[in-house]
Amino acid sequence: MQDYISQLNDAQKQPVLQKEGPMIVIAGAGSGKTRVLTLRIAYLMQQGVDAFNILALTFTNKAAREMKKRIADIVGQSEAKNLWMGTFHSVFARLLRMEAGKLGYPSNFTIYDTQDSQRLVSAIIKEMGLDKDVYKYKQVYSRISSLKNSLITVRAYFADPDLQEADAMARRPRFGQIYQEYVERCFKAGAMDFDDLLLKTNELLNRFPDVLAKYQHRFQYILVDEYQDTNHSQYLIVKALSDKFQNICVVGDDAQSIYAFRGANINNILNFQRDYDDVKAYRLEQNYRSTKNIVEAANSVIEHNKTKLDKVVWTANDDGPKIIVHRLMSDAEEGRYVAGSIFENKMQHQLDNSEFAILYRTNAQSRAMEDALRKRDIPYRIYGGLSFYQRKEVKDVLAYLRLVVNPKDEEALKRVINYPARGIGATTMDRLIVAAKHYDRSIFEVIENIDRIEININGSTKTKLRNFVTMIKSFQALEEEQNVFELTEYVIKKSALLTELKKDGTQEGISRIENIEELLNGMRDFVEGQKEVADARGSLAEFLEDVALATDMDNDKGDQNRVSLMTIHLSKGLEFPYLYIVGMEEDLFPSAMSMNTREELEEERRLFYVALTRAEKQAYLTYTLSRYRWGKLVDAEPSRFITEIDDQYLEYTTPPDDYRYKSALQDHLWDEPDKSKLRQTKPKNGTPPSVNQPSEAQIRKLRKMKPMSAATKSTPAGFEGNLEVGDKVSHARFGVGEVLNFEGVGGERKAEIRFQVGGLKKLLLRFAKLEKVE
DNA sequence: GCAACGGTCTTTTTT
DNA sequence: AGACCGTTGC
Repeated sequence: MQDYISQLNDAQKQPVLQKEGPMIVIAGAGSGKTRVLTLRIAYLMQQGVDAFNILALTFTNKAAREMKKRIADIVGQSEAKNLWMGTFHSVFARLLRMEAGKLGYPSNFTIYDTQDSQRLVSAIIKEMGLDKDVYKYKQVYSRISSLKNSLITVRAYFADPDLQEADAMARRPRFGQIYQEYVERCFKAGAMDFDDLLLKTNELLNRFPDVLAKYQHRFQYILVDEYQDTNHSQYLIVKALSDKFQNICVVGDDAQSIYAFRGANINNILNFQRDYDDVKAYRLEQNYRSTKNIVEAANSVIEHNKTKLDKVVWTANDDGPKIIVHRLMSDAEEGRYVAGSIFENKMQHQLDNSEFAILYRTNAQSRAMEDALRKRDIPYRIYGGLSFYQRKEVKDVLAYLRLVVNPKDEEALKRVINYPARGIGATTMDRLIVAAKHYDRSIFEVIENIDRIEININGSTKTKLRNFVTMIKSFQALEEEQNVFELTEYVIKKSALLTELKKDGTQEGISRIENIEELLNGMRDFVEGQKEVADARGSLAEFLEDVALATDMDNDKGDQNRVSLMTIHLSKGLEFPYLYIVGMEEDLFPSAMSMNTREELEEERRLFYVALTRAEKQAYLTYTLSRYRWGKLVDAEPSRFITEIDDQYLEYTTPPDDYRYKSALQDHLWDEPDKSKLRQTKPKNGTPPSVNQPSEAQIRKLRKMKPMSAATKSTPAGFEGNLEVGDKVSHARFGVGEVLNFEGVGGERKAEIRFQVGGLKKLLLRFAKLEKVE
């Protein structure tokens, strides 16, 4: 333990060694904050604090898992296992399961994901006969969500005339009724949505002083990571739990607060010192991650924000190369440039794919990157977007399983009661919903009692309904004796889901079946993993909870040596030697939807700060002059954020204009043979395609433009002498080696060389600066 | 009850 | 451009 601590710098040591009392650690990007958290927990345990008394809240499950592993390395696996560690949502879901009864929920409550919630809102709007163009279900859901995150319950809503008036002004006077119906329906379905996991925890702690006392006593030491991204609901939970012992340690960086759009409140971190007495504040300002160029470039960007804590991030690392700024004609060309640059860097510096990342503002931008990487045969992995568990076919299987655990789960039931088709149509469903409302029961209970109630459903349909219930009950019986994997195999056969999918022989159909196989594989792993976990509740219910709260980051399977593609939001906390930030354009980044207020723009800027500080060695910024958005070619101009970086840290490498023009034409010719798109770019009078009028910012940039650097010229610069098999060569990094073989021609020609130190390498001759040795 | 068609919305980010 | 939803016609 002492060894670990002695490796820390002075600033890092203090928060690790302070055992008691409230403290805040303002940790700049790359300043070793995870290490501090890890060692602090390990140190507490070494000082005799029981792992059961420590609660650590992280931003992702992956972060929790990795931290737990590192702690286990220090204090041992058996002790580390007992830590309460995870995201707010997963920790409090677990706690709520133990206390669900007090709130009138079953302990096997379902967790509705965003899609379930939105579907329910949509159904309610329809049932109430409201105009769907006025009551847009996504907007209504998002309002419900933000009310819940501010702890405004239905009752509180109706007690506040201002809130109701706001909805009336927005031409949605019935919003309150929708909210009420939504909450009741969730409750009746035995379901909590994401926001409920926090809201109900607050309710539990407020309404039951004995429960609060129990958990205050249990969690004597509380640590919160990424505190700048907590919302009000989370803030109150932490405040309540830490109130007794006040051993609360929060860690974060106000400059990296990027989740205000979902209710995160940057004031939580800015005002922490007012919330507790005798707060010790620490600052981690030395960056160990990035080159001086990157650190200082990022500093020069964040300097433009008004709202921030006083903090100066610095590094003792080398200057490193400048940040490369490159302009392209189109999104397709941007993809090609990035893929080509990755390829060249890989060859020149002998790098793994996993050392590269491509970051973008919106998921839609991934496509152009994917296409280009695929053409270059560069393996990649996309994070985020539609996650595996959100795919339709996977959700369908999960819906059956959810019904097994909780038959009252309305959204799961609606999903599968007629899929595969069983002759239970919309009319029947409508009648069931009306009956459920009338008897104040769940739909499943109504079907169970279909013979005992008054309902306008004909005999043959009733039989179909009875069969469905019988089937689900037979699955439930099986769940007692079989594990998740076995049960699911049985379910997809018996429900005829598999048969249904097999009917579709198309490529998509086949890949759907593959996804279900993948799901089964995941279940097998889960079952295996369960055997090792101490407190495993072992069940299908637990699997479903894991899945409901899993993020795309949590799946790390298969070949790890891939280029990472993700949104900037998802990249928080990660680092990559070579980083490409693409789509640096006005209206895209900063997003057109986030430029209305100073606050929004500052959040976008923090987002850019987060993006830049992911880079360790080399960062690239690219922007285009036109790109496809909403299926149309749209002009673009460079992002203001490029200009906000101090010029001394940048290098412009954009090719000369003639290349630009030619390439633009080719781009749209080759991409779209039917020419329908070409017409949009080609004026009628036969003049060349219009190149946008450069903006002022652009002109300023253009003036500073340098000629292409040597590395990006198409003429190879490296060794091309007459090497032969058997020659001895020397390489700057790998030393002396022997040429074994050649492959490829021209600029792609590679030599296979066995180095005395580095082993076997394939080097591209035009980059590898080889020298022949005698 | 089902397939085919057409209109709308999307692309800001997610536990 | 593509996904998704709802309506229409059988």
